[in-house]
Amino acid sequence: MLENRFDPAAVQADIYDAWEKSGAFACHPDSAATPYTIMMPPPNVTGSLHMGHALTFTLQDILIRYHRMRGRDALWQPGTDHAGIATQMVVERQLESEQSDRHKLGRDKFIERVWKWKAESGGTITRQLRSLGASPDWSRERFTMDEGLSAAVRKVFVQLHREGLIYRDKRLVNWDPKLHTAVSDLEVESRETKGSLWYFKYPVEGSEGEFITVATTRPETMLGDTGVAVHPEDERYKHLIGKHLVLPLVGRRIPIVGDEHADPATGSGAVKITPAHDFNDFEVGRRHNLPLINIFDRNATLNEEAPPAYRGMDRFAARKQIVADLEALGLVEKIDPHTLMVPYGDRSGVVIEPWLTDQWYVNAAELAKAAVEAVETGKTVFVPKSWENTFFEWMRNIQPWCISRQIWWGHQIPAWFGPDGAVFVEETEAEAQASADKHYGRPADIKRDPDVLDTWFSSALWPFSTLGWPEQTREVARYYPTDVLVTGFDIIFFWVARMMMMGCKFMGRVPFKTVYIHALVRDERGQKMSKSKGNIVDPLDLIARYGTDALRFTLTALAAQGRDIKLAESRIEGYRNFATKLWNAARYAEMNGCKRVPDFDPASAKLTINRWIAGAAAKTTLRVAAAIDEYKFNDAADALYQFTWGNFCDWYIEFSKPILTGTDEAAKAETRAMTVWVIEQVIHLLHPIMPFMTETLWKHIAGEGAGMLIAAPWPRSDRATDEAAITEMDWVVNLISAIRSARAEMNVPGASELVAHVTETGAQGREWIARHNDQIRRLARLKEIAFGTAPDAKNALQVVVEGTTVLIDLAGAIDLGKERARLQKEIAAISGELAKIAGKLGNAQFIAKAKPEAIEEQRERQAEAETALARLNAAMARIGAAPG
RNA sequence: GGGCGAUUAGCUCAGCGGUAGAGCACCUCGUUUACACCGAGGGGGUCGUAGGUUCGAAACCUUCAUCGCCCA
Repeated sequence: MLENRFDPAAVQADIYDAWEKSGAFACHPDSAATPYTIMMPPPNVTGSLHMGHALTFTLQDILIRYHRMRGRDALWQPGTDHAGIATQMVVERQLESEQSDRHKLGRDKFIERVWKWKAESGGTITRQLRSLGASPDWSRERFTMDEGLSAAVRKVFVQLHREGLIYRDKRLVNWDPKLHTAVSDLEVESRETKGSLWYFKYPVEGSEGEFITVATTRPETMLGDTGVAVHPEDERYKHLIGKHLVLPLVGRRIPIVGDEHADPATGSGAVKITPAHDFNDFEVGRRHNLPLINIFDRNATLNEEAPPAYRGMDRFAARKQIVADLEALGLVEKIDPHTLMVPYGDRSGVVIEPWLTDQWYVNAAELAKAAVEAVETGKTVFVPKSWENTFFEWMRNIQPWCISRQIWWGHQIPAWFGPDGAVFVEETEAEAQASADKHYGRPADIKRDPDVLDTWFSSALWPFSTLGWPEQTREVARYYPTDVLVTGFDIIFFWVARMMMMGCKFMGRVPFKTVYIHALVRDERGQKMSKSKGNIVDPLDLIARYGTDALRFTLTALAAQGRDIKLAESRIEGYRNFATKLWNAARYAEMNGCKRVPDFDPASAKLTINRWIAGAAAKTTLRVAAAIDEYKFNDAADALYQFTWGNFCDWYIEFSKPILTGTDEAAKAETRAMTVWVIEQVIHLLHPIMPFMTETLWKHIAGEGAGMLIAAPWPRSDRATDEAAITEMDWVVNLISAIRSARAEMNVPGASELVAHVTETGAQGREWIARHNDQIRRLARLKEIAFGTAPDAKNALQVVVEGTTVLIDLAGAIDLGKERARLQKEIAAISGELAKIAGKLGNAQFIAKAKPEAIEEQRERQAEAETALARLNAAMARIGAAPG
């Protein structure tokens, strides 16, 4: 016997183990089935499960479980990425606590330590994924630093270099002055900061007393100014273009250039240009051949390019000093308060400095062409489609991709430098040596580039490197291109776009046919969850309190396309209750001896209620499948919720009670079989969303020998529905609801069983009432349903449903005023509706232009409403009131 | 400043050309043997504003307002 509640904590771990041991997660490269492949976006190996993960992996797991049940050879490829900087920092912190550091250890020993850390602690997130119920093929788990994936990285790097698509360049990068490495845009967090806008006066050379005022948010960079830009059409400054200024404190002669970057409307209209320390200025400087003067060292303290007084100063100390010195010279015109966005390193927490360095770059603009074309021609489709615009926008403005990082943990760049700086890019040191020897004509001393590659470089290869590429494996041939990539929009550019580029380049085909972009999970007030705000909701905590299934169902129900998810805990509780509801329906079935009939055919059912529920179940099957196929996860959850609770539990089970306690053995047997069959359908359809509870119920219902639900086939969706049964049962439901409603409004105690007299109805109503007499009596709390005879209307409740009038004898005078008011309310509602319909049908334009079906529908509604209104007026007349 | 999105019941959200919906919260009633993590009934919305298109607009177009997010 089932307990009266599902206890997730008691069963989840065991079920998960059973799934995994059974091999249900594994793909079958040799099978004849069509593959269905999803590449799991590899979470950061240092990471732990957050709500965003919970959402994305729930949706992916739904897709995988669904297609697995549909008979596809499902491969959900799991793994983690090596998260260069994050992982290195974790291990460096360990060393720090041992009063050591990586430099003391040396590179090789340090890398050993990282691997040791990974072996001990790198599995956190994959363990947590298990408690989320995720069902990827763990036997194929990959890590971006695996040997195979590293070989792919080397091959790609060497080939792109040979084709000139990877090159070295001196450009500005996001420099982290604490970690001493370039970082990607993704690792830079812009924070709104209250600062100042300083207005400095730069004297015009050879024109005593004439100045140009420039505005800046970063005074310290003025030491590196090599020009001032004004808009070429700006009347205030036009005449000065081509002249020079004398840079205060430095004495350098710098030109005034005309450039549209200078916006006449902001600040003073003149902009100081510091090409070595600002991304925009870098471009302006390039257009006007301005020199690049780098005034910072790698710690962002001032170097020997600065005047001696400032050398060795920290950038922020220098800012104060420079402002003070310029004030002393009378060159500060004014200081306005100003709010600006300041870039911070998300790992180090320090202000990122645009800094001029030699780095390796990928010619992303070139690689982007094929990726853009693939989306334009529909080889890859974004869902929702609106994200394609974002994709195009980013791809059109793509900048060279800086791929080198000045850290140790990662794929060391396969480039070796000769004594004179010549570079030899090869997959192995031996090949590089041979290449160098040939180049120099003698054995040469070569040194490997110490830098490593951006983690995203290796994740860009994920859709094929995980399948064994560059080896020509059967997996590459079978599972590439993958079916769908599921991810949040925040990494369309960083990851999705780069996989597209690399996939098109090296595989000749797009890596995925569909990209499903889902929402971000926010807190219930719509705020992005962040540690600093302290509004993080921990999915593991929710799982502990409500169970995995409840969390998964909630995220699914809220995953409407194109909208962020504001997660309110009350929703989780509500869906946990939903799970309990279904659980108890199964318990009811069990208590009533409903046993599974293995080859039961729902189409063979004779009873209307059974034909009705079978039809509703079939419709639900179609709706759920259609919703998942269209990535409308919330619709799938909705359809299941409505059917399970609103149809099956609220009505069907109640209807079944008189049958199961009755004496008609054939009806009993059919109803028992149908009850279990419907539960069976529901748990199949619900399994992708709520895997644990459905698996538990399945085991209970189907028994040990039946195999697990995870491996069961998806229910057939080609079953015909009996529309006549649906019409009939809708009518019965309406009748019962109307009686209940009238009783409640008139405060008739539920305990009193009354006699109902059907005074007006058609042959059909008579037949339906006869057929469902037990059900109607039970649910409307009636002792008897009589035909023909009528009690005094003044002692009765008069209930009208379409063409049927029922008088419920209260065996005593009722509050006629109240009854009149109740009827009057119904009359008012129905009259209002009639007036609206009459308005439409009386409109010649409507008759002339509306679709025939729309007109017909209005006519039907009018006829129904008129009948009901006549019945209600008659009821009013019977209790001595003028018709409404 | 540019782009994208949102604005529907007290709250969280569906609906996206033809009768305004759900969950939670609220009110009334309920010891009917699946379930109080429940059941029955009920109240509550001029669908942000102003125009337009249409026989018909919450839905399509435009304006404005407010709020997010992304990019400068």
